[in-house]
Amino acid sequence: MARTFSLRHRYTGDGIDFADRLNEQQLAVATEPGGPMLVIAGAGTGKTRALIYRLAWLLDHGTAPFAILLVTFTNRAAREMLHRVELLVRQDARQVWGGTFHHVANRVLRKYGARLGIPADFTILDRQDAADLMASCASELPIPGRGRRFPNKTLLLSMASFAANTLRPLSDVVPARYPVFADAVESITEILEIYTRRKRQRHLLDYDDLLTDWMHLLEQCEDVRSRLAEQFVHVLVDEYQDTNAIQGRIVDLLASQHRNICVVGDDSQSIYSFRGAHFANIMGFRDRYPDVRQYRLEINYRSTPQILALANASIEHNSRRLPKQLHAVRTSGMKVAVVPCADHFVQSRFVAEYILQLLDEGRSLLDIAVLYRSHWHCMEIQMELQRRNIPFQVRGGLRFFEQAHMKDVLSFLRLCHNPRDELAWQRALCLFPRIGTALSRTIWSHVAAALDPADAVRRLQSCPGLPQKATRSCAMFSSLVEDLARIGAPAEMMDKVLDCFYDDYLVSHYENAALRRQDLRALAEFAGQYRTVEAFLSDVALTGDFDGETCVAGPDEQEYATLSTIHQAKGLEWAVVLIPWLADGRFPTDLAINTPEDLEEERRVFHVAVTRAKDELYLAVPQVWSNRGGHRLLMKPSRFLTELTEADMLETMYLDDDLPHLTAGQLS
DNA sequence: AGAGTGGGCCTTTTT
DNA sequence: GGCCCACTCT
Repeated sequence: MARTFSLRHRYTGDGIDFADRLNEQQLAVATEPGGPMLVIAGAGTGKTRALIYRLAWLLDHGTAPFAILLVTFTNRAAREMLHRVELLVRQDARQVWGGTFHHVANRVLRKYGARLGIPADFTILDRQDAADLMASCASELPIPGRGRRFPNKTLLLSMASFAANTLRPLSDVVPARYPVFADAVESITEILEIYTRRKRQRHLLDYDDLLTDWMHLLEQCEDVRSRLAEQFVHVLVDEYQDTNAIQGRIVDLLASQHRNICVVGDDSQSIYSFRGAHFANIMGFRDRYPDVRQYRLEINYRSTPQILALANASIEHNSRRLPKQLHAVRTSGMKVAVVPCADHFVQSRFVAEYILQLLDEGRSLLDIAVLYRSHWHCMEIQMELQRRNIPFQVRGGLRFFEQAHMKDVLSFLRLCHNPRDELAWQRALCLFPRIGTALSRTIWSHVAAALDPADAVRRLQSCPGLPQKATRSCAMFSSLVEDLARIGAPAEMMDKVLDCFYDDYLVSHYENAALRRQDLRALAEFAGQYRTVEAFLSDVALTGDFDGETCVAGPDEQEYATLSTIHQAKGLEWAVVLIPWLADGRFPTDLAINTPEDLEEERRVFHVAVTRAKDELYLAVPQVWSNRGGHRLLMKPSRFLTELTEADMLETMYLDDDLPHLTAGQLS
């Protein structure tokens, strides 16, 4: 049981009446002067509010903004929180260090990385780039034993990433997590060594390097550590349950001087173990900080009692968790509905038609979300919504900056900023006619030693062995790169690439050239905020998507329903939530039911999904699945539903004749 | 030889 | 829709 809460710090200064705007526990969190703090905050209990008021309180009580570090799960969360803080304290909060671990790492390493031999002009690899580089490293090794199973590039990257994030050696991670490849661990290690070397040579850092190098910097450079630990008088970490070993270590090092560390999280919402996250950090916090003050936020302001009853009852089935109950403030609501659907086509039609019905009842599309376990679960639903002209926005899946046309154009900026960036050179070169992978590799080998773009172009022009057919392309490429290097401002460079040839390339290579051009012009517009290519590229690599005030990728409509993976819906809420695919094998996915740990995480994902809903919750259960070959397979309802024994917790909603069965003939 | 294209296969979650 | 491989065309 948590300690009793006194109002020792009740603050009623002329600015903000903290006691009036927060409940007892939130107030205690906001006004604790310092020291280690652990805040266990269930879904919808106003933890963001507590954090915002804590920030406001700190600033109000004389803490300098640059002495505060606020680590959040997304950059957008940090931006929004600091914006709300500014409205409260009416002072500039922009100097607060806020953002994701990776974002702050980028900032720190640009400044101090040289101490570890990291060049200040490094380029950040996103997942695809890292995978491509990994593939090229793997191809340098002879193919190990014919017919033997060997991990592909994505899997290799996952292994490396998991090892890095959990601070465990590969020789330990592979047998434990990928037993199929246990006997290949030597080849795997060798490939990863090549990969690491290649990144160093090319001035490239992947996501894991940002964290690893940051930690090494703090561990190995005493002066840098004491400087940063001195600077950050207060360290606040949101979503602490989703931090991993390396992030936990970084936080501890940063807080080592002042020990004013406030971590906020909910073990029941820990859903990133595949990224090495483990709520061991939360569980072990008390051991690392014996003098910790612990707080518990359990009063839920978001959802109806019916929704919370379901959320509580479901998570009870997990054995490893901190005991906690969500208590409803709201007093009434509708029952949670289970909707059996003949198959997933009917399920899609139910979702679409029900959204129309909600609109008739006066709901706004902005109040409605469809949340699912895996991206591909929303394919049919998207088609169905499109057919009925229901505007929607999809979160997740292929992200804005990850689309091919984005990466094509960005590769030109990348090779100008960092001429050692092999991936960028190859991607850019291959866009020109008569230049493919083989020729681009030849060219790269002549350009690799260049120190700057102009030097690279000189080398390219004197490159021996260029086929006659490719000379025109090479000349075009050279003059474009020369021009770009001269321009230097990211937005104008993008325009130049588009004008010079990429607009034409789009038309001849894509059906939807106009749409893609629109995207690119929007990206150029966005680039206008940045003075340097470096700052622009870093943000692109670390953001993955436009969001918030820069939402240009979304639909033109003012109102739209939201389709999102549950992971991407974390921290958000909607009045009405529909969750499709509640069938065993889909949710929980059959990839995550082999160990009790996996299944418990899967149940936490369900918990997150359910607790996004404020008023109404619908769980669709397809009973038959028609696979590609037209075979119809029976599906069992999700165990997350059948395990709920309380009889009247759920209400079955039967679809009537407005949704006639589709016959197999109509499926194709 | 190497560039470009078409078909078959699979689909967890992400900074 | 993405990825990989094999095939064809130059």
